[in-house]
Amino acid sequence: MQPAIATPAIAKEFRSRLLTTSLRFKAGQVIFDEGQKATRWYEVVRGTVRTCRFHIDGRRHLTGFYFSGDVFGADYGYYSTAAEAVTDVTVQCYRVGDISQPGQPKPDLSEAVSILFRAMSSAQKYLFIVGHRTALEKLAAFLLCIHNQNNDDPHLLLPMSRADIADFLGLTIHTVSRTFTELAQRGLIKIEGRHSVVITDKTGLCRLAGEMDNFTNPSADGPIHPAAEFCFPKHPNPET
Amino acid sequence: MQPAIATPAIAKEFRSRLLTTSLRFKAGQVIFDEGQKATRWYEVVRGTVRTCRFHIDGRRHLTGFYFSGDVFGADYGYYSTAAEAVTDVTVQCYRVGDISQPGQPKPDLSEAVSILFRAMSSAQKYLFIVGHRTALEKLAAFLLCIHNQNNDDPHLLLPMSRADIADFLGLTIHTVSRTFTELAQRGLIKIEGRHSVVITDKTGLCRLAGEMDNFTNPSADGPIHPAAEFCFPKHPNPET
DNA sequence: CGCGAAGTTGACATCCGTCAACATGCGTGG
DNA sequence: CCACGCATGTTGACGGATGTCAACTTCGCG
Repeated sequence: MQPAIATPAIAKEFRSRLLTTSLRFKAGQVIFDEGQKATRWYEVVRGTVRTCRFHIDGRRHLTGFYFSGDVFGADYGYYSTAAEAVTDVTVQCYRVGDISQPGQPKPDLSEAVSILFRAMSSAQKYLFIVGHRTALEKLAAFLLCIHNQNNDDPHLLLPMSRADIADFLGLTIHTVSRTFTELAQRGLIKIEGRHSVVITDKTGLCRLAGEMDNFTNPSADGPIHPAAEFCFPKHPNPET
Repeated sequence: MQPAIATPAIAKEFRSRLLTTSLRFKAGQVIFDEGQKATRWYEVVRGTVRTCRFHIDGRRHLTGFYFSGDVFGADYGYYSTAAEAVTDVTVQCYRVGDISQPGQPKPDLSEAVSILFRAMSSAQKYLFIVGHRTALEKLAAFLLCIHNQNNDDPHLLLPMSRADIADFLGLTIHTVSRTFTELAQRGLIKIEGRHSVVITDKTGLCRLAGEMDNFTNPSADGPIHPAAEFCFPKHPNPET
């Protein structure tokens, strides 16, 4: 798992330069719908938000959870997912028009770029979680992700339902439930109610999730271009 | 599946305002490593790139494929994945410093924002694919994604290996292989070699993938805030 | 022609989805 | 405060899908 994404200083500094609106939604309310024109993006101030799509057969598929400080709705053109409030939430709403309309006076876009970088990191993180093979691995990675977002507090609050977790991890609520109890039986977590879990063996969870524990590669600190630079193709490859 | 992400006009227009370097890598070469400082981001000019992470047990996990026009490496802080050339590739390399160093003269960041939006859309798309439950659904969604990126040409070039596809979808090469033949037996695709597939029944593939065929929601064209706006919490919820 | 890498296919075991039953928690109303 | 009902969550049995292991085939390259 990559380190928790702290709000970059630059974003705080320039926050006032983008026009924002503060909004509140009650638990379960829709913030925007799939297919709507993506005219705004959002930052969670308080509470939890989920993004989801629906298959034609009615099955739901969640593509992300967003907590305080996270960004969602940064889509190009049309929203590819809907966004719903998991709990009562307060969000800050940024207008896309502020950056894409050539005529308008432009605010400092450093903040926008910074926000989008954070959103990218979040999406990458989720891709890694969902890509795991077994239910144990997926749930372990999921819990570690929440853990990191909560400043490594072993007491986790899981505001979402089992169904939400299942639809996010590509499992059923039954498997999610069974896997929770198995993690508890293995002594990795302690379940303290529907929305509360304590991590009792973080190393064990990391091993299950297959993650290097807080590993970064400080030696390779970004040389100009690690490998060869201008190398000409020797044998043809199938490519576009 | 969301519509293919066309390169926005604004990006083309302002392309020259960001400093870029054009680089080439041979098939298999590493472009950047997981854990390196994320000092650059990249756009594929020609060829195919994959991003990947490794579990502690050595298993590989791909988080994305990037084709001509796609953006990768837009990470905050450190690269959360490595990037490797699937085929011989030409990439354009953007320096992060160009937008985050306050002292420097700032280029027009509209392009950067536009690029990041596209990268976000791509990540969302991949999340949707990997989140499917069965191997058939995953592979169907994957093929449709490639299909859309190729301007809906039914002839698909799959430059990556079966192992790449497996590590991306969270399956094994055996299951991927079996699923390919099953899709062919069902008459949905025609396999024309290791790196070439023809889609013979797009509707059937869409049904498998659970996607609304090119569905957008033009009626709901983004009202200010679909649901209630300022609503105060009635009952306490577990949240951060 | 021969070798190794990549891909395919089959047999079998395991994991997870399905179905069903039950337990728990929560809100409402008595 | 308790009774009730519904939504949510848990657990078990079973079958099907997928990982594992193994054998074979195909392809590309020397």
